[in-house]
Amino acid sequence: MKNTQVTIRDLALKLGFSISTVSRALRNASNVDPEKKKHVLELAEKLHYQPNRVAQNLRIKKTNTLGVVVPQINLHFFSSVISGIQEYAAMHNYGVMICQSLESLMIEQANIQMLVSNRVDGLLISLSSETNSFGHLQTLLDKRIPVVLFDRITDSVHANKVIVDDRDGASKATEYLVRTGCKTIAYIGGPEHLYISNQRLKGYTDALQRNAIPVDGDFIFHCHNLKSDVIAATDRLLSRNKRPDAILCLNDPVAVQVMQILKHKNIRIPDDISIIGFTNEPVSQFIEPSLTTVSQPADEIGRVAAALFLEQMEGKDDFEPVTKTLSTELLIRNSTRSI
Amino acid sequence: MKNTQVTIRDLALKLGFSISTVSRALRNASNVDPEKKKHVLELAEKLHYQPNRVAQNLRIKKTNTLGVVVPQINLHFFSSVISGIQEYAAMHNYGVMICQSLESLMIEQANIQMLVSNRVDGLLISLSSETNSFGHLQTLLDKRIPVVLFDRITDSVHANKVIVDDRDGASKATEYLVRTGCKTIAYIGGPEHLYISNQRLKGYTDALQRNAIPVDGDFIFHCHNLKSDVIAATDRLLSRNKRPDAILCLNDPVAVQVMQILKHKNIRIPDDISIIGFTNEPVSQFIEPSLTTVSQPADEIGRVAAALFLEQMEGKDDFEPVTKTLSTELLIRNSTRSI
DNA sequence: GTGAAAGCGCTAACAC
DNA sequence: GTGTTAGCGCTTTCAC
Repeated sequence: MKNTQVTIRDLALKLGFSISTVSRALRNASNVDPEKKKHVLELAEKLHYQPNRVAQNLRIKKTNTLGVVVPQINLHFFSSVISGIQEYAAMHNYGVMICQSLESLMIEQANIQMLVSNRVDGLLISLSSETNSFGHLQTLLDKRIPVVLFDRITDSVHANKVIVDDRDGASKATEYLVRTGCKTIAYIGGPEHLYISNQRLKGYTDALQRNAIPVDGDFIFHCHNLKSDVIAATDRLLSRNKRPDAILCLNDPVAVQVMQILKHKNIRIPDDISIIGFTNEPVSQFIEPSLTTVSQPADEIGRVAAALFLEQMEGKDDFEPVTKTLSTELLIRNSTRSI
Repeated sequence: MKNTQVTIRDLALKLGFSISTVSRALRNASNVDPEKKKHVLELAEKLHYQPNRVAQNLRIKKTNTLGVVVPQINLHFFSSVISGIQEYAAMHNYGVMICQSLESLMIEQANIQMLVSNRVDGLLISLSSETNSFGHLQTLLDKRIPVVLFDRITDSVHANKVIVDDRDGASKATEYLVRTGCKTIAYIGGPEHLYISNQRLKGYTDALQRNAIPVDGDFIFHCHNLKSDVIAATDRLLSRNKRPDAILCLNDPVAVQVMQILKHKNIRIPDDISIIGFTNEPVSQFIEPSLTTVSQPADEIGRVAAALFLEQMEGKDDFEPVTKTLSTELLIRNSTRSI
């Protein structure tokens, strides 16, 4: 960057005031001659003076910047969360630095290092699906850097968390399938260590047990790769003697994949097999048949995560992390039978 | 942030070396005893030393950070562009600060100010639909801050630009409609000052003229509000004696809205009216019927924009801005008739 | 090869 | 009310 930026010193020199007077005027401090203040502000305006936040940040040891790490920016769920964070942060005079881990633990670690080096005031993180060790998060807590985990969280770390009630959501979804007459309900989930996948699995078994339906491990799948493993799981399900009459899917993209396979094989949805997804991505309302799904308030997650960070920032030293659980809603559409 | 971060001074003190020696070791400088270097690196590792980039940035007057301003983060097109930017930037050791203007000129200006205050090394901007004055951009150029405009650009500013060949895309789309037998083709566009909308309009008229079809202003709409005005435009089109047999839409969201109105009125797509959108949002392939659309390489736009910035950054002082035009592709699906 | 010293642009005691 | 001064953490001359 060319050295063409005006500094506080330039203003002071031109006006014949001291640097501190200019600084005070600019920050609207109490003890400064209103007359001089006016001159300073006018000249600043005229010369397009922009305070150098890098210098300010160094001096006050605070950057008014939030670091965000998500697995992938261009997934609707995450971009909505980011949108919520950004909006809330902007309202409170914070900027946002964004990184994507691309589902890689190594990149996630590098992202966090980079953000810490830039001295962001706090980090809002949604873990990569690969993340099964948490030293990099513990290091942050040890340095007393505020951390808020959202959506893809872990129990292994003592930090603020924002999640949706996945267990309840999956339970409601499964319950609905039962009530529409489904007897053999499968679950296609994500990796075992993925918190949200587990919670959804728990909600699924909750509902089955509540309805005295045996939980059969043959109908439960843990997919590490959310493309190939999902296809394999679906094929396995369909090749059995006893086919399921409903499939609860980890999320909407998985559901969409499953639906495409079923359509390809001329299996009717929902007459032969009902499908339920998770998240309420835009896709879900436009696909044919439209997808019954458990909606998550993505923007709200972002706002709450940002709010939690701010609370911690402004709070006492004896901070105790909290976990906020937002509730889900079952959106009944046409990929499930009616009651 | 608590003052718990290790500094270069801490390392120097513990090791009994001077600050400059430690600094040299850390940056792998030439003139430093390999033995000492080793000690420094080991201690840095052990204490989780993270260089304070804020201080570095102030000193070297460079932040290795890119500012990005888009109308809305959680639109698939923009989140894909951002994803492309972020990926490319990360590869070249740059971070990314992201803002959304929410289609407001005022917020756009505030965003830019904030980014400049943070001394980002350059700005990648896609203009809000409200932006019809460009003083805030000119100020950046006057300060010699690298600017790359993408997608939502303007002719009024002498900066690097990345666009897709909207005119050609619209022309191809319109041509295709003609070849499938459509005679009365409408265009539902955005505000008059929106560059992309104009280009698409030009492509549309190009194709009509090429086919000796008169351009009729009654079938061309400029929508300022992309919800209410689109609904109004569609209603107007349908209430006429002479209905169109095809509608070219500004983008996929507009096309989806139009389709929903048509379906509601039991007008068949594409038998009665063909529809074409722009962008190839995920929605477009799942809606029923699937939407014929002009696809834009969103990630690529992001990568090219970031590359253009880097080029300018590393280039000579006698920099001349360029405009990169990426090509579009017509994706033929089921919202148009076959030839 | 190494240390002392200046300075990036700003804030905040501290003295007057 | 105002100016002088020190210093945030780092890089980079400049001597030695």
